[in-house]
Amino acid sequence: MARKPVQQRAKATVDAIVEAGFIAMAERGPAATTTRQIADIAGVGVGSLYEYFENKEEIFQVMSERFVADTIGMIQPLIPTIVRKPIKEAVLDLLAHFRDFLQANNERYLKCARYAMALDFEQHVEPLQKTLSELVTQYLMHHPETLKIRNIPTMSYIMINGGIYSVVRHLCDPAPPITFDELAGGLADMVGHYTEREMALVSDR
Amino acid sequence: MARKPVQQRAKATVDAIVEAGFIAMAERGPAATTTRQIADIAGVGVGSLYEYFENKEEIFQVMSERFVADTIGMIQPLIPTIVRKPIKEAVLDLLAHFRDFLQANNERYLKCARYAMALDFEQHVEPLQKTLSELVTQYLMHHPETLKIRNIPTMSYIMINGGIYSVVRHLCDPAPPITFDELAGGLADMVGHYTEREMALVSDR
DNA sequence: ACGCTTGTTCGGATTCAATTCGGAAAAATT
DNA sequence: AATTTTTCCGAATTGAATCCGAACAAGCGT
Repeated sequence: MARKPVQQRAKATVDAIVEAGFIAMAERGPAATTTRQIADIAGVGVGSLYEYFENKEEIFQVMSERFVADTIGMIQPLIPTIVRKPIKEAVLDLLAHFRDFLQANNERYLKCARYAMALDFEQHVEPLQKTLSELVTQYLMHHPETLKIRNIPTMSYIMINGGIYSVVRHLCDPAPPITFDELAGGLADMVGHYTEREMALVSDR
Repeated sequence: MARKPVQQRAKATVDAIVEAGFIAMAERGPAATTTRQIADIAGVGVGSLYEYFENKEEIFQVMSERFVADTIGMIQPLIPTIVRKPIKEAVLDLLAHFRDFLQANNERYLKCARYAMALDFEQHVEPLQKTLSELVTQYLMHHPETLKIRNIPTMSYIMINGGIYSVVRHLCDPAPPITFDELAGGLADMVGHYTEREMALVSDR
C-alpha cells in the first residue's frame, strides 16, 4: 500500500475498493477486470485506487490475503470438533465446510483461489498450509495410536496440497467427471486407508 | 490463429515466435513478457506476431498446447515399461521422468505448467489427464488383482490432479519443507497403501 | 467561528503495451 | 517478367494503467 488510511472515511474507501475487486473478479475474472470497473463498482474515482494501492496487482494481492485469512478464520473454530471425529468423518466434515465457503457469495472465493494458486503459491497459501498442518498435529495428539505413522510431514504436504487443488479444480469444472461427494469420499478414503495400512504395517514391527 | 502459414519460411517464424515465448516466459514470467520482447527474441517485427496469432494470449495458449502435447509425448513411450512394474516403483519412475521433463531447458515447462494450471485447467490439461487415465487403465489390466478396487475413477482423479499439483508446487518452491524424494516416496506410498488396504478390504467380502 | 495543516478525492493528462493497417519485399504462379 | 499470393514490418492507433495537481473535507489550535 502506498499510504495508510488514517481517517474513518478513507478506511471505508479502501474496503469499498477491495470489495469491488471481489465483485468484479467474480463477474469477469481477474484478467478482464479493469481499474475503471473496480472504481465504478466501489463508487470512487480511478485516482483513488492509487492512493492506497501501488497498482492493480496489489489490489489482487490484498484480496488474496483476505481470502486466506478468511479461510483460516473459517477453519480455526472447526478444529476442536473435527479432531474428535474418526478420520474419514473428519476429512468429509472439513471438505464440506471448505466447499460451502468457496461457493458462498457467488463463488467469490473460488475465483480467488484459482487466482491465488497461480502466482506466488507459497507466499499466499503458506499460512493456510500452516493452519492445516496445525490441524493435523492436533488430530494426531487426540489419536495417539496414529503417532506411529511414518512420514507424517510428507503425507500432510501431499494431502493438503493435493486435496486443496483437487477440490478447487473440481468446483471450477463445469462438467466434472465425478461428483463432489465422490471426490470428498475418495479423499477421505485415501487418508483413511493410508492410515489404516500404515498402522497395520507398523504394528508388525 | 488468424491465418495459416503456408510457406516454409512462415512456419519458421511461427516456430520462432512460440520458441521466443517460452524463452521470455522462463526469463520474466508470463505477466511481465511484452509482445515487443517476444518479437525481439524471435527476431521478427511486432506486426508479425499478429499474422498468425489473434493476440498475445493465443501465443500462450499455443505454448500450453505444445507443453501438454510434449508431456504426453514424454509419457506415452514409458507406458509399456511402467505398467509391468510394482505399483510403488511405477509411481516413482513416472515422477522421476516428470521432474526431469519439467526441469529441462531452464525449467521452461515448469513455468509453463504453473501458468497452464491457472487459467482453463480443463481445456489444457484435460488431454494430459486422459493420457494418465489411460496409463491407469493399462496398469490395471496388467495387474488383474487390482481390478477389484472400488472407485477407481475417483481415485485416479485425486491422484492425478493432486500428484501433478504437488509436484509442480514443490518444484516451484525455493524452500520446500520436504525433499523431492520424500514427496515422490510419499505419493508412491499413498497409492501403494491405498491399493493394499483396499484389496485387503475387498477380499473380506 | 476562523485560519491552518493534514488527509482525501477526483478525473483529465500521461505513459506504455497491445493491436491494427497499409504498403513493401519475397516467393510462387502464370 | 508480369502477376498474384504470401509474408513481413514498423509507424500509427487504441485503450487501459498510472500519475498528478487542483479541489474538497476533516481535524485542530486559537
